[in-house]
Amino acid sequence: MDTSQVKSLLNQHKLKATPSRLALYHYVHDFGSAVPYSNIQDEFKDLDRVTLYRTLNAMCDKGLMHRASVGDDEVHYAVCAHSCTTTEHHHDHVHFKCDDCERLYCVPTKGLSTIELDGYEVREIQIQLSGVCKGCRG
Amino acid sequence: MDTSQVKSLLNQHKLKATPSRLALYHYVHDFGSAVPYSNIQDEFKDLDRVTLYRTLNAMCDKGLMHRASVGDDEVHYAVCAHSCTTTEHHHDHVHFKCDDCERLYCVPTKGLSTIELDGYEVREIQIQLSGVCKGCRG
DNA sequence: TATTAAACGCAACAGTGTTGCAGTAAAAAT
DNA sequence: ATTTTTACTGCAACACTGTTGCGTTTAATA
Ligand SMILES: [Mn+2]
Ligand SMILES: [Mn+2]
Ligand SMILES: [Zn+2]
Ligand SMILES: [Zn+2]
Repeated sequence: MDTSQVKSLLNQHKLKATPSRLALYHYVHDFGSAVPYSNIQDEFKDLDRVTLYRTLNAMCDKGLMHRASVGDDEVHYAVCAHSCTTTEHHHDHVHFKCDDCERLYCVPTKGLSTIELDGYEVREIQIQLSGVCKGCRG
Repeated sequence: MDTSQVKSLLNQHKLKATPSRLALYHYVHDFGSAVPYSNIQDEFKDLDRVTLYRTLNAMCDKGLMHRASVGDDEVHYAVCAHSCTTTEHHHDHVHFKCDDCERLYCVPTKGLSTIELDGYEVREIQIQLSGVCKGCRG
Protein backbone atom coordinates (compact mmCIF):
# COMPACT_ATOMS: atom_id res chain seq x y z
CA MET A 1 0.00 0.00 0.00
CA ASP A 2 1.21 3.45 -0.94
CA THR A 3 2.30 5.80 1.84
CA SER A 4 0.34 8.71 0.43
CA GLN A 5 -2.76 6.54 0.49
CA VAL A 6 -2.25 5.78 4.18
CA LYS A 7 -1.66 9.44 4.85
CA SER A 8 -4.97 10.45 3.33
CA LEU A 9 -6.67 7.53 5.02
CA LEU A 10 -5.48 8.84 8.37
CA ASN A 11 -6.45 12.39 7.51
CA GLN A 12 -9.89 11.33 6.36
CA HIS A 13 -10.39 9.89 9.81
CA LYS A 14 -9.19 13.09 11.47
CA LEU A 15 -5.86 11.72 12.53
CA LYS A 16 -2.53 13.41 11.84
CA ALA A 17 -0.24 11.40 9.66
CA THR A 18 2.85 11.19 11.83
CA PRO A 19 5.77 8.92 10.91
CA SER A 20 4.97 6.45 13.70
CA ARG A 21 1.40 6.15 12.60
CA LEU A 22 2.29 5.59 8.99
CA ALA A 23 4.77 2.92 10.01
CA LEU A 24 2.34 1.28 12.42
CA TYR A 25 -0.44 1.15 9.89
CA HIS A 26 1.85 -0.30 7.26
CA TYR A 27 3.16 -2.89 9.67
CA VAL A 28 -0.27 -4.14 10.65
CA HIS A 29 -1.58 -3.90 7.12
CA ASP A 30 1.25 -5.96 5.65
CA PHE A 31 1.48 -8.57 8.41
CA GLY A 32 -0.70 -11.11 6.64
CA SER A 33 -2.85 -11.87 9.65
CA ALA A 34 -3.91 -10.13 12.84
CA VAL A 35 -0.86 -8.90 14.76
CA PRO A 36 -0.26 -9.89 18.37
CA TYR A 37 0.31 -6.89 20.58
CA SER A 38 3.71 -8.21 21.62
CA ASN A 39 4.86 -8.18 18.01
CA ILE A 40 3.87 -4.55 17.71
CA GLN A 41 5.77 -3.76 20.87
CA ASP A 42 8.90 -5.48 19.60
CA GLU A 43 8.67 -3.73 16.26
CA PHE A 44 8.15 -0.31 17.82
CA LYS A 45 10.48 -0.44 20.80
CA ASP A 46 11.52 3.18 20.28
CA LEU A 47 8.01 4.50 20.51
CA ASP A 48 6.90 5.44 23.99
CA ARG A 49 4.43 2.88 25.30
CA VAL A 50 1.86 5.53 26.13
CA THR A 51 2.02 6.85 22.60
CA LEU A 52 1.61 3.34 21.26
CA TYR A 53 -1.33 2.82 23.57
CA ARG A 54 -2.99 6.05 22.51
CA THR A 55 -2.27 5.48 18.85
CA LEU A 56 -3.77 2.01 18.83
CA ASN A 57 -6.79 3.28 20.72
CA ALA A 58 -7.22 6.15 18.28
CA MET A 59 -7.00 3.90 15.26
CA CYS A 60 -9.52 1.48 16.75
CA ASP A 61 -11.86 4.30 17.75
CA LYS A 62 -11.71 5.90 14.33
CA GLY A 63 -12.35 2.66 12.52
CA LEU A 64 -8.95 2.07 10.93
CA MET A 65 -8.19 -1.04 12.94
CA HIS A 66 -9.96 -3.41 15.27
CA ARG A 67 -9.00 -5.68 18.09
CA ALA A 68 -9.34 -9.43 17.92
CA SER A 69 -8.64 -12.17 20.37
CA VAL A 70 -9.46 -15.81 20.77
CA GLY A 71 -9.81 -17.45 24.14
CA ASP A 72 -7.39 -16.24 26.78
CA ASP A 73 -4.92 -15.23 24.11
CA GLU A 74 -3.18 -11.95 23.81
CA VAL A 75 -5.09 -9.22 22.00
CA HIS A 76 -4.39 -8.85 18.28
CA TYR A 77 -4.76 -5.91 15.94
CA ALA A 78 -5.93 -5.98 12.35
CA VAL A 79 -6.77 -3.29 9.83
CA CYS A 80 -10.43 -2.83 8.99
CA ALA A 81 -11.12 -4.14 5.54
CA HIS A 82 -13.45 -1.35 4.49
CA SER A 83 -14.11 2.06 5.84
CA CYS A 84 -15.37 1.67 9.35
CA THR A 85 -16.23 4.77 11.33
CA THR A 86 -16.28 5.63 15.02
CA THR A 87 -19.93 4.70 15.23
CA GLU A 88 -19.99 1.77 12.85
CA HIS A 89 -17.56 -1.09 12.81
CA HIS A 90 -18.59 -3.54 10.10
CA HIS A 91 -17.48 -6.99 11.00
CA ASP A 92 -18.96 -9.49 8.69
CA HIS A 93 -16.07 -11.78 9.36
CA VAL A 94 -15.01 -14.32 11.95
CA HIS A 95 -11.70 -14.76 13.73
CA PHE A 96 -9.84 -17.96 13.10
CA LYS A 97 -6.90 -19.08 15.20
CA CYS A 98 -4.69 -21.73 13.67
CA ASP A 99 -3.58 -24.36 16.19
CA ASP A 100 -0.52 -25.01 14.07
CA CYS A 101 1.05 -21.71 12.98
CA GLU A 102 -0.83 -19.89 15.76
CA ARG A 103 -1.75 -17.05 13.49
CA LEU A 104 -5.09 -15.35 13.87
CA TYR A 105 -6.97 -14.60 10.67
CA CYS A 106 -9.89 -12.34 9.91
CA VAL A 107 -11.97 -14.49 7.60
CA PRO A 108 -14.82 -12.87 5.67
CA THR A 109 -18.14 -14.69 5.70
CA LYS A 110 -20.91 -13.90 3.33
CA GLY A 111 -24.37 -14.15 4.83
CA LEU A 112 -23.26 -15.18 8.27
CA SER A 113 -25.90 -17.61 9.50
CA THR A 114 -28.19 -15.90 11.95
CA ILE A 115 -28.43 -17.68 15.27
CA GLU A 116 -31.79 -18.22 16.93
CA LEU A 117 -32.00 -18.52 20.69
CA ASP A 118 -35.30 -19.32 22.34
CA GLY A 119 -36.51 -16.29 24.24
CA TYR A 120 -33.54 -14.09 23.46
CA GLU A 121 -33.49 -11.30 20.91
CA VAL A 122 -30.12 -11.61 19.18
CA ARG A 123 -28.66 -8.40 17.79
CA GLU A 124 -24.95 -9.02 17.37
CA ILE A 125 -22.90 -12.11 16.75
CA GLN A 126 -19.22 -12.63 17.39
CA ILE A 127 -17.59 -15.86 16.35
CA GLN A 128 -14.16 -17.24 17.05
CA LEU A 129 -12.94 -20.44 15.52
CA SER A 130 -9.86 -22.52 15.83
CA GLY A 131 -8.43 -25.36 13.81
CA VAL A 132 -5.97 -25.53 10.93
CA CYS A 133 -5.56 -22.77 8.41
CA LYS A 134 -5.25 -22.99 4.64
CA GLY A 135 -1.48 -22.65 4.60
CA CYS A 136 -0.90 -25.29 7.27
CA ARG A 137 -3.00 -27.97 5.59
CA GLY A 138 -1.16 -28.26 2.23
CA MET B 1 -27.27 -26.13 46.47
CA ASP B 2 -26.31 -28.01 49.60
CA THR B 3 -22.98 -27.22 51.22
CA SER B 4 -22.07 -30.86 51.65
CA GLN B 5 -22.65 -31.34 47.95
CA VAL B 6 -20.24 -28.54 47.11
CA LYS B 7 -17.72 -29.97 49.54
CA SER B 8 -17.71 -33.34 47.83
CA LEU B 9 -17.69 -31.66 44.44
CA LEU B 10 -14.50 -29.86 45.42
CA ASN B 11 -12.97 -33.00 46.87
CA GLN B 12 -13.82 -34.99 43.78
CA HIS B 13 -11.78 -32.51 41.82
CA LYS B 14 -8.86 -32.77 44.26
CA LEU B 15 -9.46 -29.43 45.86
CA LYS B 16 -9.71 -28.88 49.60
CA ALA B 17 -13.05 -27.58 50.73
CA THR B 18 -12.02 -24.46 52.60
CA PRO B 19 -14.61 -21.95 53.82
CA SER B 20 -13.60 -19.39 51.16
CA ARG B 21 -13.96 -21.92 48.41
CA LEU B 22 -17.34 -23.07 49.57
CA ALA B 23 -18.53 -19.49 49.79
CA LEU B 24 -17.07 -18.59 46.41
CA TYR B 25 -18.61 -21.54 44.68
CA HIS B 26 -21.98 -20.84 46.23
CA TYR B 27 -21.80 -17.21 45.27
CA VAL B 28 -21.05 -17.89 41.62
CA HIS B 29 -23.49 -20.78 41.48
CA ASP B 30 -26.38 -18.76 42.87
CA PHE B 31 -25.71 -15.55 40.97
CA GLY B 32 -28.16 -16.32 38.19
CA SER B 33 -25.76 -15.42 35.40
CA ALA B 34 -22.03 -15.25 34.87
CA VAL B 35 -20.39 -13.12 37.56
CA PRO B 36 -18.19 -10.14 36.70
CA TYR B 37 -14.82 -10.36 38.38
CA SER B 38 -15.39 -7.04 40.11
CA ASN B 39 -18.49 -8.42 41.81
CA ILE B 40 -16.47 -11.29 43.17
CA GLN B 41 -13.86 -8.89 44.44
CA ASP B 42 -16.46 -6.78 46.21
CA GLU B 43 -18.10 -9.82 47.74
CA PHE B 44 -14.80 -11.26 48.96
CA LYS B 45 -12.95 -8.17 50.11
CA ASP B 46 -11.51 -9.98 53.12
CA LEU B 47 -9.90 -12.67 51.04
CA ASP B 48 -6.36 -11.91 49.95
CA ARG B 49 -6.31 -11.08 46.27
CA VAL B 50 -3.62 -13.67 45.56
CA THR B 51 -5.73 -16.35 47.18
CA LEU B 52 -8.70 -15.26 45.13
CA TYR B 53 -6.57 -15.35 42.02
CA ARG B 54 -5.26 -18.82 42.78
CA THR B 55 -8.66 -20.12 43.80
CA LEU B 56 -10.35 -18.95 40.64
CA ASN B 57 -7.52 -20.38 38.57
CA ALA B 58 -7.76 -23.70 40.38
CA MET B 59 -11.50 -23.92 39.93
CA CYS B 60 -11.18 -23.13 36.23
CA ASP B 61 -8.32 -25.59 35.79
CA LYS B 62 -10.18 -28.36 37.54
CA GLY B 63 -13.35 -27.86 35.58
CA LEU B 64 -15.60 -26.42 38.26
CA MET B 65 -15.92 -23.01 36.64
CA HIS B 66 -15.06 -21.34 33.39
CA ARG B 67 -14.29 -17.86 32.25
CA ALA B 68 -16.50 -15.95 29.87
CA SER B 69 -16.25 -12.54 28.32
CA VAL B 70 -17.87 -10.64 25.51
CA GLY B 71 -16.05 -7.98 23.57
CA ASP B 72 -13.74 -5.80 25.61
CA ASP B 73 -15.76 -6.48 28.72
CA GLU B 74 -14.47 -7.58 32.05
CA VAL B 75 -13.96 -11.31 32.48
CA HIS B 76 -16.86 -13.21 34.05
CA TYR B 77 -16.98 -16.48 35.95
CA ALA B 78 -19.64 -19.15 35.74
CA VAL B 79 -19.96 -22.64 37.16
CA CYS B 80 -19.65 -25.49 34.71
CA ALA B 81 -23.02 -27.08 34.14
CA HIS B 82 -21.79 -30.65 34.12
CA SER B 83 -18.65 -32.29 35.28
CA CYS B 84 -15.82 -30.81 33.31
CA THR B 85 -12.31 -32.02 34.00
CA THR B 86 -8.87 -30.49 33.65
CA THR B 87 -8.50 -31.95 30.17
CA GLU B 88 -12.06 -31.58 28.96
CA HIS B 89 -14.19 -28.50 29.25
CA HIS B 90 -17.54 -29.14 27.61
CA HIS B 91 -18.99 -25.98 26.30
CA ASP B 92 -21.97 -26.68 24.19
CA HIS B 93 -23.34 -23.28 25.02
CA VAL B 94 -22.95 -19.71 23.87
CA HIS B 95 -22.43 -16.53 25.85
CA PHE B 96 -25.13 -13.94 25.63
CA LYS B 97 -24.67 -10.39 26.87
CA CYS B 98 -27.85 -8.40 27.44
CA ASP B 99 -27.56 -4.80 26.27
CA ASP B 100 -30.21 -3.86 28.78
CA CYS B 101 -29.49 -5.49 32.16
CA GLU B 102 -25.87 -6.09 31.11
CA ARG B 103 -25.88 -9.58 32.50
CA LEU B 104 -23.94 -12.28 30.72
CA TYR B 105 -25.69 -15.61 30.36
CA CYS B 106 -24.45 -19.06 29.50
CA VAL B 107 -27.10 -20.31 27.12
CA PRO B 108 -27.16 -24.00 26.18
CA THR B 109 -27.51 -24.82 22.50
CA LYS B 110 -28.40 -28.24 21.27
CA GLY B 111 -26.70 -29.24 18.07
CA LEU B 112 -24.72 -26.06 17.61
CA SER B 113 -24.60 -25.45 13.87
CA THR B 114 -21.22 -26.37 12.48
CA ILE B 115 -19.59 -23.56 10.58
CA GLU B 116 -17.92 -24.21 7.25
CA LEU B 117 -15.07 -22.01 6.09
CA ASP B 118 -13.58 -22.51 2.66
CA GLY B 119 -10.08 -23.91 2.99
CA TYR B 120 -10.01 -23.93 6.79
CA GLU B 121 -10.43 -26.99 8.96
CA VAL B 122 -12.63 -25.86 11.83
CA ARG B 123 -12.19 -27.71 15.11
CA GLU B 124 -13.60 -25.47 17.79
CA ILE B 125 -16.28 -22.82 17.83
CA GLN B 126 -16.82 -20.07 20.31
CA ILE B 127 -19.81 -17.80 20.00
CA GLN B 128 -20.71 -14.62 21.79
CA LEU B 129 -24.01 -12.91 21.25
CA SER B 130 -25.57 -9.71 22.44
CA GLY B 131 -29.08 -8.34 22.38
CA VAL B 132 -31.95 -8.44 24.84
CA CYS B 133 -32.45 -11.29 27.29
CA LYS B 134 -35.63 -13.10 28.25
CA GLY B 135 -36.21 -11.14 31.42
CA CYS B 136 -35.72 -7.75 29.81
CA ARG B 137 -38.16 -8.33 27.00
CA GLY B 138 -41.24 -8.65 29.16
C1' DT C 1 -4.79 -37.62 67.47
C1' DA C 2 -0.71 -37.24 64.56
C1' DT C 3 0.95 -36.76 59.86
C1' DT C 4 0.95 -34.92 55.41
C1' DA C 5 -0.30 -32.31 51.59
C1' DA C 6 -2.56 -28.32 50.22
C1' DA C 7 -4.09 -23.68 50.87
C1' DC C 8 -3.40 -19.13 52.86
C1' DG C 9 -1.59 -14.39 53.68
C1' DC C 10 2.09 -11.33 52.94
C1' DA C 11 5.81 -9.26 50.41
C1' DA C 12 7.56 -8.24 46.15
C1' DC C 13 8.17 -7.44 41.12
C1' DA C 14 6.80 -6.85 36.22
C1' DG C 15 3.39 -5.46 32.99
C1' DT C 16 -0.59 -2.76 31.55
C1' DG C 17 -4.11 0.86 31.49
C1' DT C 18 -4.73 5.49 32.27
C1' DT C 19 -4.19 10.55 33.13
C1' DG C 20 -1.91 15.20 33.27
C1' DC C 21 1.33 18.29 31.54
C1' DA C 22 4.71 20.70 28.90
C1' DG C 23 7.31 20.53 24.57
C1' DT C 24 6.94 19.46 19.53
C1' DA C 25 5.24 18.61 15.06
C1' DA C 26 1.50 18.48 11.51
C1' DA C 27 -2.40 20.88 9.36
C1' DA C 28 -4.91 24.88 8.24
C1' DA C 29 -5.12 29.74 7.62
C1' DT C 30 -3.02 33.88 6.27
C1' DA D 1 6.23 30.87 3.01
C1' DT D 2 5.04 32.16 7.57
C1' DT D 3 2.05 32.15 11.22
C1' DT D 4 -1.48 30.11 13.90
C1' DT D 5 -3.95 26.41 15.53
C1' DT D 6 -4.59 21.81 16.82
C1' DA D 7 -3.19 17.48 18.00
C1' DC D 8 0.52 14.25 18.96
C1' DT D 9 4.53 12.90 21.76
C1' DG D 10 7.37 11.72 25.67
C1' DC D 11 7.84 11.63 30.52
C1' DA D 12 6.31 11.14 35.19
C1' DA D 13 3.13 9.12 38.00
C1' DC D 14 -0.52 6.15 39.94
C1' DA D 15 -3.63 2.17 40.34
C1' DC D 16 -4.58 -2.39 39.27
C1' DT D 17 -3.55 -7.13 37.70
C1' DG D 18 -0.87 -11.27 37.09
C1' DT D 19 2.51 -13.92 39.04
C1' DT D 20 6.02 -16.11 42.18
C1' DG D 21 8.31 -17.38 46.60
C1' DC D 22 8.05 -18.40 51.36
C1' DG D 23 6.72 -19.33 55.98
C1' DT D 24 2.44 -20.36 58.58
C1' DT D 25 -2.00 -22.47 58.96
C1' DT D 26 -5.61 -25.69 57.97
C1' DA D 27 -8.05 -29.62 55.80
C1' DA D 28 -7.71 -34.47 54.60
C1' DT D 29 -6.32 -38.91 55.91
C1' DA D 30 -4.01 -42.60 58.36
MN1 LIG E 1 -11.01 -9.09 12.37
MN1 LIG F 1 -20.40 -20.24 29.93
ZN1 LIG G 1 -1.76 -22.11 10.23
ZN1 LIG H 1 -31.38 -8.45 30.30
